[in-house]
Amino acid sequence: MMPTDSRYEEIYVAKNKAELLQGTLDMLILKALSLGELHGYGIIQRIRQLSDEMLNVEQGSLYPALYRIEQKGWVSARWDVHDTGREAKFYKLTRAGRKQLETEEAGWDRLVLAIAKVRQAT
Amino acid sequence: MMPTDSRYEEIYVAKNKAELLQGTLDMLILKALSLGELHGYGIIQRIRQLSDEMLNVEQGSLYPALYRIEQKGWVSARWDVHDTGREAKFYKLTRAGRKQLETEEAGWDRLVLAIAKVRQAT
DNA sequence: AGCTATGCTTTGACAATCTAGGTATCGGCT
DNA sequence: AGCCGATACCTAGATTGTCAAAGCATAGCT
Repeated sequence: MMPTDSRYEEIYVAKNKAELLQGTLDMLILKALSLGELHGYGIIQRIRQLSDEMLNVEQGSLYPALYRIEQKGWVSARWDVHDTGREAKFYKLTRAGRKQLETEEAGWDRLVLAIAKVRQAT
Repeated sequence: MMPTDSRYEEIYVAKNKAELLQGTLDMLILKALSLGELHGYGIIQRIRQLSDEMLNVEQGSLYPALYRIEQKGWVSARWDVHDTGREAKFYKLTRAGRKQLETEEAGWDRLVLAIAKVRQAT
């Protein structure tokens, strides 16, 4: 009994998505960039594709996050034109960014483990 | 080379902890209560203990969260005196709370899976 | 000409957590 | 008796990150 009103459809779809938790976005962005230089819009697509459509990063989340991340020196940015002839801002992981990715992945693993411990309690 | 100044000790300890991500606290509280009725302070201890000291819920996080959760009907509360003769507010999972716990666990699993997919990309 | 997808940006709202304070009782130690 | 740490609850304010919702611009397709 899926509702047909388009507004409800969106809600329905949204419920299929895993909501992002605060703190996970940076890791995802860094991970996406670890696979190669990319522009903002492409990062969104890459994350969505890699996660089998389970994760959808909003533009309003991504761009501020990219700005934060750049300020911290984890990525460097440059404007360039790509194949299609369109201009875009390309981001690249710095060495510090690669290190940060490791740190965040370790933190994530620790959290997942800790929560698993709590959950397996009977 | 662990610093000895007590303020720094705390910081040191804090860095060993997995930081809580927004959205996980409710699940942890509900899970803790699924093991049996408990009061606020006890919930903190139970979560810390079950997670092998990896998770430390702050009081300033817990009590507002408990209030939220109670408002949503996921727990019921009553004041009582426990063994030690001290008064405390005991929380109990409601049926809706048990359902909510399942929902949140499923959501958590979905998120962990989705992030794992992104992370395993080469 | 209009629509969709691409691409970047900004604003404001919102929600959750943490820091830091407050109150009070209890037991153990000196 | 006095002190202190642990227990137990509560609240205010700051911070942070995400999202919703706009706006702007271009390319390609119909």
